Amino acid sequence: MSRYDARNIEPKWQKAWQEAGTFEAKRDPSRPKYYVLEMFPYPSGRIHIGHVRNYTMGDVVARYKLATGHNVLHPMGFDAFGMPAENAAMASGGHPKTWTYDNIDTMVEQMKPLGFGLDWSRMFATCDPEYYGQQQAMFIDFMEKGLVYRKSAVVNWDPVDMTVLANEQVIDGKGWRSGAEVERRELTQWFFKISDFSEELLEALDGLEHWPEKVRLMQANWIGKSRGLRFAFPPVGEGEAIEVFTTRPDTLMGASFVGISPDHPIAKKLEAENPEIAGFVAQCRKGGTTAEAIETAEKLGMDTGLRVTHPLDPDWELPVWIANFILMDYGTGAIFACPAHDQRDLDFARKYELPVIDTFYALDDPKPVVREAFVPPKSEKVKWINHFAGLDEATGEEAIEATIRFAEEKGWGTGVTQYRLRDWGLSRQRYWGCPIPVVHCDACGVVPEKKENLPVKLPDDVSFDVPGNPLDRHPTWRDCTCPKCGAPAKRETDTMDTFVDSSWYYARFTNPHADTPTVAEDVDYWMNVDQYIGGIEHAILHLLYSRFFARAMHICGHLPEKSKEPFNALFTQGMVTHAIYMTRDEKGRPVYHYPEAVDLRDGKAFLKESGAEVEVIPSAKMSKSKNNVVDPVDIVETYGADTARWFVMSDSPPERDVEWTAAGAEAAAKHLARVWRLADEIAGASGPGEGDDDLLRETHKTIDAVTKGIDGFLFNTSIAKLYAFTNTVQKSNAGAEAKRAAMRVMAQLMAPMTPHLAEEVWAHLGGEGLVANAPWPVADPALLVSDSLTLPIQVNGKRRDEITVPKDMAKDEIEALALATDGVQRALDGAVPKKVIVVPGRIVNVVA
RNA sequence: GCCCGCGUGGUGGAACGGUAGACACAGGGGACUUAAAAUCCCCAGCCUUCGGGCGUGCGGGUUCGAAUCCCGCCGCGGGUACCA
Repeated sequence: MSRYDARNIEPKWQKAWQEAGTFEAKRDPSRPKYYVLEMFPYPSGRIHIGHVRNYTMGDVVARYKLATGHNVLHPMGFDAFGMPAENAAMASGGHPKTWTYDNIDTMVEQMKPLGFGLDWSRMFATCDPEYYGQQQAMFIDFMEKGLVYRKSAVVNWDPVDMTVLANEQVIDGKGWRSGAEVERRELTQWFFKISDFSEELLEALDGLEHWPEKVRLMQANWIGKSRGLRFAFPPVGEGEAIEVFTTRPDTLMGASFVGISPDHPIAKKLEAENPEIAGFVAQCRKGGTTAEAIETAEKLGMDTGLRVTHPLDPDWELPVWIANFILMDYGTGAIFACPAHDQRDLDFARKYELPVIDTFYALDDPKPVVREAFVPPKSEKVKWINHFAGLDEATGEEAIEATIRFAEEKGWGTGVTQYRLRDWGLSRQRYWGCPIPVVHCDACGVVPEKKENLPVKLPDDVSFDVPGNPLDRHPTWRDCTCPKCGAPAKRETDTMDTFVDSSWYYARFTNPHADTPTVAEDVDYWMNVDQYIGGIEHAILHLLYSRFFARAMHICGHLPEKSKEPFNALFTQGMVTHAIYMTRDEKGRPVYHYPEAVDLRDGKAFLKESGAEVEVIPSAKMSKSKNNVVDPVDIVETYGADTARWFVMSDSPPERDVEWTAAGAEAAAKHLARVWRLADEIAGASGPGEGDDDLLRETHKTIDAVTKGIDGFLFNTSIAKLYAFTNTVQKSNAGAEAKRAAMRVMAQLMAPMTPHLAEEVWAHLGGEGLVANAPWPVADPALLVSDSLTLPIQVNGKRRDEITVPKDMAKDEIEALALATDGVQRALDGAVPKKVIVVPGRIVNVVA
């Protein structure tokens, strides 16, 4: 008997696939194409077990589709621009470029032994000038189509380092390096007009049938369509009217004050005139730019002294407050507050002793608001108090529409549809990104670079010893001539958000080295991505930006109409987690231990070195600082790629997090060894046996279940079925030929998950050619049904007995049999059943 | 704060609204072995007076029947527009 030696066998089959060109994708209109794509990795330096899981899922799909006769495109690349490379350069003095390309080399080297069926000839990194040059060309196309503009927007400003910070570099409102209190500062920045597509991006979500409902919901909420009223509060005396947008115009009679953003033009004007207001506004600008920081900050306000009048009552004066929770980006940057029906407004009103005016009560409980705002669902009927449009009992929805109609008829307001989605700010004041290909000319203004001058390449001679953007302080890089008038001019030094890079890479894979962004024949053939796989953390930004980008590319002729939604199906997978092993030092500080340093016995953990007991924190996100990272390279060296692949596909459902355990990996390795032993034994067997038909039946049931599992992204259930099938084959007394046939099917069904072992078993049992190319087995429906079935019998929903009956027995016969069972008789205890429910093929429930 | 998920034995998990716990890990027992490893076989949610009772984070509800649907909580995770 031969032992299965993954270390020798795996490279052998990898070479065989390479020589046969099994995974090289070539256009072939005679075959249906299938494009499977996993979100490409950031080149952090080493692959992570989470990558292994992600790419194994894609590979299972790719190999399965290949076996079902598809022409499969399954590419890989790197999302290679971004901050970590600059941080590494700052920390250790290297260059982002060498750091990034070295990391890519390492990661490719680590990925290849895993045996993914990838077309490596299509690999690229987004920091390749060949790629970002095409991105620059598209940026210029977008400019021509009016999809790009500049405007002022706020950034996190570190007043000590004099630099812009990313949100993650702001910790508790302070700069991560300087520790200085961060402030929000305005800067002129580049924007994509994604807001022009708000309605379209929202509506098209309905067509994304093969996307998870939760992702579509998140995107819909993010786009945030709302109907409301836009109107102005006229000023008292001199001054300007204040235009507001509200989604609850029906509560206008409950208005207590008008609030404006600290960035509102009126606030800015007052800031310039009034030192007290200037101080307050400065206070409001403290802290980072995130919605979280703004919304969880203490609510602050200041009375400006300005007064406006209520649009329905010229004698009713309302104060104008500046409030830190009002965003200039949404609506008009000004609101009216109705404390009785909005908790935030109520908290603010109580704090600053502003009036609280009820506008409606609950039908059954007409009590005034005290400490909790009354905010019923808009679909619920309420009792209105003195409503100006004459409402008595009506829902919020009805009242809102009635109010809008009323305002429009009287001419003091307009019903408008508002979206929360903001334009995409793509400017980054950083080096390691795609340069924005424009030139600033004193005479001509902002001018796009000529396409023949692309790519605008990043200079290599830069330093990271001081904070700020190295492009800004480069001695010569900025110098250029104006593409329009030829006069000396300066290059733009902002680079693009890395989300731009990842918004079109899927299209570039269809012809990665073309000298245009895409080539029509290739995108026509390969697009769309049939199955996209990646983390749920990308549910909103990356996926929404990609959807926008595909539309913009279509407008510029780089993608066909059908690719406006580029991802036909989306699957979001969970993370791989690992226990943290922790002890404490003499000062009580945590000390983290590597899994290799820990022994597990009797459900407890001990340090190998000292025998000291270790605290186990289960299911933690893998993190280098916690020493709970398992390296796929070690796993592959110890057990082989198939074991790693089998493990990450087993046990946990793919969309959920999976905990990596050494015991689980060991178990996977044992199972694969067992499959090999079984195959080896069967290969040498001969002669007839008993139960060939039963084995065939089980084989087809397994084909059916495994196929359904793969189709439905329930790989863990496919694997459970394959475990069960191994048990079945092992226990079967069927003849040698029947067992060999069963085992060849086993090889085929396992091939997507454990391709190397599958090839070896296939070859050993006389399979023809590569199992990778063998047509996927098809279950015979006739072999899936049994002649008889077992029905559980419930009494009042509790299982009391069961009966085994022919599969087509009549309902009344089943009912009679069920009532006669001991279990039912005992449970009924002489009572007469009121009703008997027979669900054919499922269950019988006796209601007593 | 807001939006979206998730929560089932000691553990990972399975279960078209229809027998809760498939399949595995850890555990217990046995076979083989001088012994061990490896392998193979068997047992196994909890409680029980052996009739049964209780069980899918907690509390309600809908239903003949709820892990699954609805409402309200609790806990954990993801996102929150400059992490990718």
